[in-house]
This record gives sequence, structure tokens and C-alpha cells, in this order.
Amino acid sequence: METRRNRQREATRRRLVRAAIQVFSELGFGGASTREVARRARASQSLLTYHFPSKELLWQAAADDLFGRLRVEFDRAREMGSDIPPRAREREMARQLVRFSARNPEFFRFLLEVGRSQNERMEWLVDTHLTPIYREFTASRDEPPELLAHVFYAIAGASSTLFSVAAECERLTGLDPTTEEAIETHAELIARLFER
Amino acid sequence: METRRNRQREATRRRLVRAAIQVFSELGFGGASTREVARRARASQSLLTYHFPSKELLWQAAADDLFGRLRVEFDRAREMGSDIPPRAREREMARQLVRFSARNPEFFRFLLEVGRSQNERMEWLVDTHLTPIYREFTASRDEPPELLAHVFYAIAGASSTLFSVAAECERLTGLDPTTEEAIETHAELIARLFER
DNA sequence: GAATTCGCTGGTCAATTGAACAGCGAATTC
DNA sequence: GAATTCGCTGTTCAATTGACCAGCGAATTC
Repeated sequence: METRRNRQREATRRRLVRAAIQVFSELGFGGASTREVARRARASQSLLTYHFPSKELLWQAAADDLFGRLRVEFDRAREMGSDIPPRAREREMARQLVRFSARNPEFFRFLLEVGRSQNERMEWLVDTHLTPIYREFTASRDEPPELLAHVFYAIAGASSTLFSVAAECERLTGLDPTTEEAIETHAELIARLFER
Repeated sequence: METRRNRQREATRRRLVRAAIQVFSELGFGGASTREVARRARASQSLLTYHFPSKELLWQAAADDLFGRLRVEFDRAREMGSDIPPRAREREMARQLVRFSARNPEFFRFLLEVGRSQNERMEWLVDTHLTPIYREFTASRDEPPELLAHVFYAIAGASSTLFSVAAECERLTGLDPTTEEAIETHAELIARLFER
């Protein structure tokens, strides 16, 4: 039911999840504190634990949100690309991936943080969110099967690293990766790199 | 002087730094605790704070060690490649980078963790260690200058991501990135990708 | 319009954190 | 061989952590 309470409730949860995504992606799971998340969402820590009874569940909610965004992007891209020849479609998909990475740098930071070691969060993320994505990837590609994993991580890394370390990149190279120009340049580079 | 005390001292510090690299790369700076580092080095926490008075300094020592390994690799590669034609040399450099990433997955995890946000550690790492490396990179490449940063991070990401998330990759794709075969396959892929 | 639900607050808890401290005792220096 | 250095230990401390709980009061339901 769409009561005023429910609307307010969902708005609050969104604020909390958004803050959680930021803090987790900046500080990692262990480095992030629930109080810092609450602070950024302009909420009390007790409100946070009310909506998300444990840090674990908060992290899962953040992951759900991020993968939801990717899902939206994917579906839109597939729809738009259904009538384009396969060669041009692959190029466009690569471009879209770069643009997604630029708009959601937190996404790959999540993946990189959790994939480092064997732990429950990694297993949950793989089983819940990553496996369906990888399945789609393998189905859309015609590389020999023993190369699929290599290409997958090469594309992912090449597309996202620039945006994942934007602050470092700017200080090191002078390039600000968040500008529209930088994003499109990178998209073009990645698309060229992985064609064929 | 090479006294017995000094030898023991250096051995202990090496043990501590090695453990620190592991823990920092797995849990990030904020997630890592000095007690966990000490535990893995089979030392007491007070011994750790004796050799490295603050967590910050321990982290710097770990970074110094990791960049030292890269420096050794670089120098060796440059030496060996001095009489090879530039085209083949670039290929071999790419291969060496992949092998280094495979043997030192902690290296890029460090970079990715620290580059996420503006903070003192990031600035220290860029100014102390990253800048000289990036300078060498730009000098050895003949891309147009506005592409250099893009290529730099594309190569870095494509080479290292597979090994940075080895645990995740194995669960997701079934491929164990730590095997010799996987490493060489990835090296070949990256070398082909970035040639020309 | 009375009863009840429920989003939210403030306070509290044990556990963990990074750091500091006073001492011990074997290795070194004189 | 006496004096001293110094690598190392055990303990302690204040601060921060994730989680829990008893209530309040406006929105909802009856």
C-alpha cells in the first residue's frame, strides 16, 4: 500500500543505502563504520540499525542496489541494440560498459574489495549477482571457452580501473576521469581494444 | 654493522612487513588491525608497534616493499630487453607486467584501495612511488599525450584484475588464475591486446 | 475518536581498536 | 667483566566499534 508512512520509509532506506554505497566503496567493508554511513545519510546510527539490523545486511542492500543499476543498463542496451549488426553491437556494448563504470565507480570497487579473499560476502555476491551476469557474457561471446574468463576480467579491469581510482589518476596524470570528454575517450579506447 | 642483533632485527621486520602486505591487501587499511598483522607474523602486537610506531608507518613500509619488488622487476626487464627491437620489446614488457601482477596480486590491490578517495595515504603513494613509474611509462610510449593516462590505466586494469580477485574468479568461472597456464594465457592475451 | 502500529530517538553494552608504558634479559660495547 | 644498549614482553588505556533496548509520538487502522 502507498501510504505516507511507506513513502517516507522507502525514502529513508534509499538515503541510507546510497550513503552505504559511498562509504563501503571508499573504506571497504571492514573500514566502514555504521555511524559514518548514518552520518552521511543525516540519520542516527540507531535508525540505520532499525532499517538494517546488521552491517552484513546493509552491505547486501547496497550490493542489490548497485547490481540493480547494472541490470537496468543492460536491459536498455540490449533493447536498443537488437537491430544493429553484431560487430557494431559489440562495440556499442563496450562503450556502454565504460559509461556505466564512469557513472558508477562504486560498482567495481565493490567487486574488487570483495573478491580479494575467500569469505561469505564474496560467495554471496558471486552466487546471487555475478553468476547470471557471467552467464550472459559467455553466451554473447564467441571466444574459445578457455579464454572467456580472461577476456571477462580484462574487459572489466580495462573499463573500470581509470574511474575506480579517479582521485589518484588526477593527482598522478593531471587527467580528471569524471569529465564527459575523458569518459568518451576511454570508451573509444576500450571499444577499439576489444574489437574482434 | 652486521651483528647478530641486526640480522635478527631485519628478519623480524621482514616477517612483520610481509604479514602487513597480506592483511592490508585483504582487508584494506581501515579493515586491517595491527593485532591481526602481528598474529600472522607470529609476533605480539607490542612488537609490531615497537618496529612500526603507527599503523600509518607500517602501511608505508608495506608499500615501500611492494614498490621495491616492482623496481627490481623493471630494472631486470629493461636490462634484458635492451637489444630487442622495440615492437617485440613492448610485447615482452606487457607479458612481464602480467607475470608480476600474478606473483604480486597485493600490489594492485594496494593501488586500488588507496586511489579511491582523497586522503593522505593516496597523496603520499602518488608523490613517493607512482610518479616516477608514470614518468617512465610516458617516456617509453608513443601514443598522443592525451591518451597516455587512458592507456596506462587500461593496461594496469586489464593485466591485474584477474589476479586481484582470484578467489572470486575461481568461484565464478572455475578458472584458477594462480596456475602457470592461466598466467601465461593471460600474458599472451594482454600482449596481443595492447600491441600497436 | 479510541486503539494500535511502527518509524524513529537516546542511551547503553561488551568487544575491539591503535597506542603507550614500565620492565626484562640477552647481546653488544666499553 | 662491568656497563649499557636494545629487541621484545605483558599490561593498560581511552576511543571506537556493531548491536541491543525501552520508550515516544505521529500516522494508520479499527
